Amino acid sequence: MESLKVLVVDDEPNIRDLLSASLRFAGHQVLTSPNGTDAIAKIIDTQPDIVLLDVMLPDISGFGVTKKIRSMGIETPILFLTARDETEDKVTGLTVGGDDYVTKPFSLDEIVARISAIMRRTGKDSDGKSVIRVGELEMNEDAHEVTVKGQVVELSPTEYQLLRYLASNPNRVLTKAQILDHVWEYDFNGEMGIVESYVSYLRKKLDPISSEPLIVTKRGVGYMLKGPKV
Amino acid sequence: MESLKVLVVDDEPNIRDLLSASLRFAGHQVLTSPNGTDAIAKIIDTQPDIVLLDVMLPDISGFGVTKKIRSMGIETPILFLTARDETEDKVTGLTVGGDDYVTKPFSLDEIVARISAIMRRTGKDSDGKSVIRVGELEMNEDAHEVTVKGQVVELSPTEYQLLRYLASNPNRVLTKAQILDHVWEYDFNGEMGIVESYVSYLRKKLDPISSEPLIVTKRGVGYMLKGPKV
DNA sequence: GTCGATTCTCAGGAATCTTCCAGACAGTTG
DNA sequence: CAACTGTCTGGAAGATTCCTGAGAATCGAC
Repeated sequence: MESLKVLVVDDEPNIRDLLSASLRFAGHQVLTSPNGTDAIAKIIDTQPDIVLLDVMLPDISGFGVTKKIRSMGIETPILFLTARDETEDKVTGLTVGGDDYVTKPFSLDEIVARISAIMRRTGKDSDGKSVIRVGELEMNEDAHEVTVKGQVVELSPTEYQLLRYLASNPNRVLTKAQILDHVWEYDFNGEMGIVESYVSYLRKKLDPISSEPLIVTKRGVGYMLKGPKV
Repeated sequence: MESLKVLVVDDEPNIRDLLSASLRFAGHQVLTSPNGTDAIAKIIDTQPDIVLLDVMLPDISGFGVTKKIRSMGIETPILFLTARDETEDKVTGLTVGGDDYVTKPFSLDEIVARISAIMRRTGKDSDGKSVIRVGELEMNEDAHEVTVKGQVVELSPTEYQLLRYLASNPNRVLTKAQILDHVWEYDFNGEMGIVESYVSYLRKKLDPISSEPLIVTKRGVGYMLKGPKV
């Protein structure tokens, strides 16, 4: 994906920093805004490619911001950030067009994936690949479908995210800390043993089909998805 | 790797000196700071390429320092130094972006390797090579994979680190004391006999494959990895 | 509400790694 | 050659890391 101009709107500095660092690392240009009024001004001013918009803002709500800019004919896609208990009906009603939403707390990988999905849908992504392919493994991002040697594998949401992170970095060792930070929600404060559990789950589902073990353990370092030798 | 400006933040003078000496020897420019407040000032002031940041500081924690500078839009990558027991439940949110962490006590070679890895990932390294090649030996740093004549050799973490140190200094005799200082953790207080043991392990794994012995003993001096005649 | 899927924790056991040691071996010197 | 010094390597104890099954807690669909 080419570099995008992303506007992050959230009143909590921690969230802004988290998203900024993560998105900048993903190669995007990032602007931030702490409230609705400022956000509207920045959207008009800088014309970002996408807006990450917290629904709960101190002044104007995220929905208010949306209405305002839409009424001005600005069609910039929006990814809403909502608390888990905020009524989902309200959100779904407003996510028209290319918009989407994620609930807090989210995982960083999830955000990046959603942005890619929106860009793909709105057609603004040039090399928009919706399929990750690593050897016998294939992940269709649009359909959320995973196949090994053409055979469909059913995965739970967490299993899917873990596999996507591994598949996005084939032939590269990822430490359990890295995996935890990318795949799990940012406020997860459990042990790294959970990564071992999920790797175990994935292996149990993938290895019976694949010709050779896909996920290899690098003892003392981390895990790695083995791709074809280049 | 070109010369980097590195800021070392730790309240223990011993650690600061250890890291300073080691990084200076690796060709970097080093600045030090004993606490969080001073660190923030130095980061703003001198804009280092990377920060080695102890998590446990007398005034502001390493996380606090991170938040502060990130909220100012400073994206300098950070390598956190954490005690082994505060690591397990505190890693979440640590390795955002290009960041990484190592546990104390660490080995000096490990630090240097991690810095290279971060620079590679954040793309700020000009000649970013992730492969060390010496004659028939090849070490892929990303995959943590070692091959001799194209054949994969499985190594334990310590074996890998020892070989990397040797391979980073081909055709040059390294004393057992040097090896101990670079490869083993700084609080290791065992005998140098352990180096002999590990050299033996490496030879047992490498020599059956290589055309000629890779590691040669310079009696009374140390060991040397033999590379191709230039 | 009920039921099943999912997430997460925990703990035993297996596999691997680290460290130390001691005896074999090799090179050096007198 | 004999004695000495430094090096090699197998064995074994102990530590560490990883795997996996079992179960509790939670979530979501019906």
